Amino acid sequence: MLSLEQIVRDPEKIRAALVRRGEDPPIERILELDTSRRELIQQVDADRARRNAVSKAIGDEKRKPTAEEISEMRETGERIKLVEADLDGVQTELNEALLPLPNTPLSDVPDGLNEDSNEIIHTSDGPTESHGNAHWDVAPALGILDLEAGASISGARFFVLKGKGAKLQRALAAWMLDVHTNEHGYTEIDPPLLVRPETMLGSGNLPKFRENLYHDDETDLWLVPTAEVALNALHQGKIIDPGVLPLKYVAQTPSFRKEHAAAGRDVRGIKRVHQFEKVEMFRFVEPQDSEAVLEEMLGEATTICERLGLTYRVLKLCAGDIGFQSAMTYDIEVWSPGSAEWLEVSSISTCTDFQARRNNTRYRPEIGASTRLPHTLNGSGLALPRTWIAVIENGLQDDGSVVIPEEIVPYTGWDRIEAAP
RNA sequence: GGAGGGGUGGCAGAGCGGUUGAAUGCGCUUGUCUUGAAAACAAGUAUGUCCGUAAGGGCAUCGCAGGUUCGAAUCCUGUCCCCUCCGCCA
Repeated sequence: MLSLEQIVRDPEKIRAALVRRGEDPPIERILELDTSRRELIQQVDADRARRNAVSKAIGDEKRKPTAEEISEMRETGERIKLVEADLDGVQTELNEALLPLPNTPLSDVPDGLNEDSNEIIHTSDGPTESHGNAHWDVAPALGILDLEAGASISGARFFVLKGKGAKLQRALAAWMLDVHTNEHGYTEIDPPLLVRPETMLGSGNLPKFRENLYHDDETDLWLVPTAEVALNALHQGKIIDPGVLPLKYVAQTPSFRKEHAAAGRDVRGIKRVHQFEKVEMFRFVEPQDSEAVLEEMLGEATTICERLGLTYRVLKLCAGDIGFQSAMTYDIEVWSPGSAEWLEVSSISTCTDFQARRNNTRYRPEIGASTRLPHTLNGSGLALPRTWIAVIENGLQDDGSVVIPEEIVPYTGWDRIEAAP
């Protein structure tokens, strides 16, 4: 959520920032609503102050109220209720206007309304040739991926990993978690995957993106589309004590996405599926640190690509392509020699104070100081099926076997997936 | 699923419907004392919001939502969560 205070203070600045994203925010309406909100608050507070004063006087004097007082206070009470109802309506409308507004992009974010304007800011050394053996052909032949079984169990865009394929994914995830916890200082978290509507609201997934989320009607719980949702909520409604920030969390969880918007795209293989594993990094930091931390997290994710021997590139997303809650995002893509394309394996964003405000997560900079909103950052480190694809396709040998990256061998216990007989 | 108990400030823990935003203790901050520290003593110590340049003042909040009342932390209804016991179960 954007700061109402900031919108009121500098409406044109906020409007301009949102226009960069292709939004047309109802700024005038918000300003109107805020004005009447303030008026109504003043009215109702004055009446309540009057009522409190009379009641207190009666109490202090240990006497019965007079008939006159009773009728006046009844009248005041009625008026309070009426104005409260008005105020409630205004607050609700204001919320409904504010909640669908996305975060404002940082000035560093390139202009542009779609992915064509994203800037490639770095491409690693390494091969970018194609051998044409895509994972959807190679992996089933090796007996490590069963797309038909996924479809028959659950439907399109579900898959089954088998044998060394399943273990490779587990090994990759375990290794990534170890790198982030042991070398990057993250605390490992195993969060719930079903979350309450308030939690989805806090991360920015609701109310706008409900059509992409799985939901259980009976319990009104939502399946997380990323661990970010749960990690972001770890301190909701809480004040983080002085000296505690920065907080660094990492979790490996499944992510559940309906992918309605992407119907027809990436339908072959496991590039885009309804359920996938992902290692997610998440940080709560002091505002002045967030821009530097974004770069740091980018490094933590690219390290993973490098150590797996994958060719990758880094994109700085343009204003129109960053996520709803993001103020600035880097995407990391790895080269798939099988399908001759770049696969997005990580998205690293700063959400500035946008999520903290929605979640009512605050921190106290020092003892006795007033509370402030921390900045939140999230980044995949990395998404597993696409990393798995790249590892398989990159490790593919002329004899049909697949060589596993050296770093992963201690986790798999073997260094090669044998060619199919 | 059945039966009972409970949700109050950072924590513990009081609170006859009326000077209770809330006793008391602990913790924390500052000050006095001390070479320094401890102890002791004194003062302070919730969050949000509105008005105000500020000083300051108003309002709201005792899980949450309603209701009764001139007045609700205290009474009533609903709801969520936690604990204990029984049942069931990975």
